[in-house]
Amino acid sequence: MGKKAAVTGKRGLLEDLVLNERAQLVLISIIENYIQSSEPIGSRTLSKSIGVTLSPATIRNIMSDLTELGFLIQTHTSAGRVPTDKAYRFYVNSLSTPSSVPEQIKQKITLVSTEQGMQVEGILAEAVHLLADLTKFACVVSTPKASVSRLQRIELIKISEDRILVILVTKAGVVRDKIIFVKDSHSQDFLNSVASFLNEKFKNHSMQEIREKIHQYLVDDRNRYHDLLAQAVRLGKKAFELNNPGEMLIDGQMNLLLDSHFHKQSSVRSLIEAFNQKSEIMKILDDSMRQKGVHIFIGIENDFEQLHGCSLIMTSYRNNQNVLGSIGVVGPTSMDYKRIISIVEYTAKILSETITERSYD
Amino acid sequence: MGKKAAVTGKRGLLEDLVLNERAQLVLISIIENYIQSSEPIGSRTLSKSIGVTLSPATIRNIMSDLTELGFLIQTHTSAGRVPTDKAYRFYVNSLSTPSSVPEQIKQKITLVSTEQGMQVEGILAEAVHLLADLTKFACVVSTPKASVSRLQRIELIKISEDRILVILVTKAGVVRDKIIFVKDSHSQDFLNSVASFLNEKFKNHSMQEIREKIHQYLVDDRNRYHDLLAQAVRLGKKAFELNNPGEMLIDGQMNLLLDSHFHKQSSVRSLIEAFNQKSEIMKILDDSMRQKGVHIFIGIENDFEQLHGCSLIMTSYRNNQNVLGSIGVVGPTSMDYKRIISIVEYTAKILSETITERSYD
DNA sequence: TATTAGCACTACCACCTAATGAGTGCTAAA
DNA sequence: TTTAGCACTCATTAGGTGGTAGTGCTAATA
Repeated sequence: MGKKAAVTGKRGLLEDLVLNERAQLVLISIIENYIQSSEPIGSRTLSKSIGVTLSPATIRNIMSDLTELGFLIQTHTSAGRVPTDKAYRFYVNSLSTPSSVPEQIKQKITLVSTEQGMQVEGILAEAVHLLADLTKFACVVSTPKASVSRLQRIELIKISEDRILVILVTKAGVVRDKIIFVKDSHSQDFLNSVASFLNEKFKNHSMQEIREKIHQYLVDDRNRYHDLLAQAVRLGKKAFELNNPGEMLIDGQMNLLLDSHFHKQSSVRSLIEAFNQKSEIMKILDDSMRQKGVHIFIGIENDFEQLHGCSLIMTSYRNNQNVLGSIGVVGPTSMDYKRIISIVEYTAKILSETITERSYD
Repeated sequence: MGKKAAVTGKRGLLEDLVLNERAQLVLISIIENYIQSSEPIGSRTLSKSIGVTLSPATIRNIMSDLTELGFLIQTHTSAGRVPTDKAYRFYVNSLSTPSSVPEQIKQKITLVSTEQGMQVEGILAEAVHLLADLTKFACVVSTPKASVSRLQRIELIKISEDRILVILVTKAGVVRDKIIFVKDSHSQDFLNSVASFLNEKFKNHSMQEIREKIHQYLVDDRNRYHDLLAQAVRLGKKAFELNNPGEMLIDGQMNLLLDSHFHKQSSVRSLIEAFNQKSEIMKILDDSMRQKGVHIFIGIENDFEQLHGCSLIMTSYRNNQNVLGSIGVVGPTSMDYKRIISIVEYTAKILSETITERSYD
């Protein structure tokens, strides 16, 4: 053991137990100080601000060990210490009880649901704007995935000889419209029959399922159906074809650029690139849809290189039945995790409630 | 005359004629140099780069007069001159023949229209993204105004006992959907009758007109109609009620923050505020819909204080029949007006063509 | 009379230097 | 095991320097 005696606990096997209580206290104290001040923390400063009485020298010893273990770094020899990604990960893991959202902020968040006529997209836009305003970071939200949405109603409307307007209403209350082009003209009556066939057959099924079933129809019984049915299936195929790749709303990107942590030219540039390349961020949002609870990516923990200087706090939102999409913030690794996590969580909760009210289940 | 003899022409009455030919040449030369280099222009530098042979001393005299007339300023005593808003206004006015867009850029812009299934909103998003990419500034586009859009088709779909989905298809090919809440339940058959009544009555009319007519019905003949008609008018009123305040897409905001002209903390902050407060930008877009051609606001010429450090280049886009909305860029006052104006103009032209193709006239 | 050369002056900039101070690591004493 | 003391490091700041790009003014010139 030797050197690390100062910080190593007896049962030093699990990652988080490598540090004894005092070392943990010091580390957490450094992190919280740094989150507040954004300036390297020195032993003297810390010995004053920390609760327990510990001389600067002792703290220096502990700090030295923490540095060796990779929790802290020094920007240069005579500077104070700055937490590493590893430190933030430790810190976040140690936050067992989620802190509650201040009443004042809760009130602001509740506002989302006021206007009655607002559509799901509008609600999402409001939520993400609110989040950006409260956190002062960049915030993203993904619109409900077409593939998991379940069908409430489909409608086919002839709008010209070769164009049919398809309206899909999902259980979540999302309305999607698209125009499909056809070679032969169909009467509106015919389209109505097709629509009611599709409605009857596929109501409550997810788009994914529907696509698969239609595919089956086409493969299994290529020539068996009479005309109407064959046409219905053919139109259905076009109507349910996935063509919107899933969208995403971003707000408050510019907040990041005011943040001192991103003032270096290089990191600004990579941030801009990151937000121009939405697909990568979309992936991260998708991933955090699949699991419950809040997802936290610290520094290089996310797979998107341009965002390695950031931390992401993501969580999903849902209605009664399904997880629909996810929402979260992108900020500096030194963000106030306690506060941000609770705000994201609460916002997602209110968002879910608001959307559930508008759902058809 | 005295002092200004060096620059004043004989017929010095009209604003632009205050400057004699040589002074104009010097001024324009300074402006174009500054647009390129973003650095204050000195007399020596200019005497080299300018076409005519003029000694630095002579140029100094002219510059001195131009400064006195408010076309130039000095950041400090021993620095070169920088053009003022007034100078840019003069410069822009002097650009009589719009410069043509390089073939290479034309090709990029033509790409907008490729994908067939794309909706109007998607086309707008692509156009504004493209514009941001080409200009490296922030770009905005307003979505087609509901009030000027003319009706192609309305559809009413019952989706639950108290909710009706309204689909409006406009001549411009824009599909708007909204949900209205009703007290009494209606059958789908009934809704179909109402819809076909509304279609027959109001096809080809602008939303604005339709709202007015419905209002008339309600006022004039409050009790004269039989049940269906009365209901139709009541539902129609709700359906055509203006509730989306007109949207706007922004792209490339972050480009501005890379621009050296906005590197001062203060101006970054005011830019961020500007883009958070979309309504003000919307006003400017609306204004430039009402007039033909390209609109240029230099520096404080726009009414929105947070954008007084910027210049705006705006123009409208349209389909066969109507002006639909406007598109433009927001950049530093020292932007390359020639280039940007032509790009905005050309993009709007292509955008108009693309949207016209999808219209129903 | 309009232009230009010459000159003194100004202010930024890049560079250096020295002083300051916050921080460290190490060692020896408590 | 903790702490006091000390030598050391290095970023930051302030002051000073020379160089440079610009100016305005004046007097000479075409």
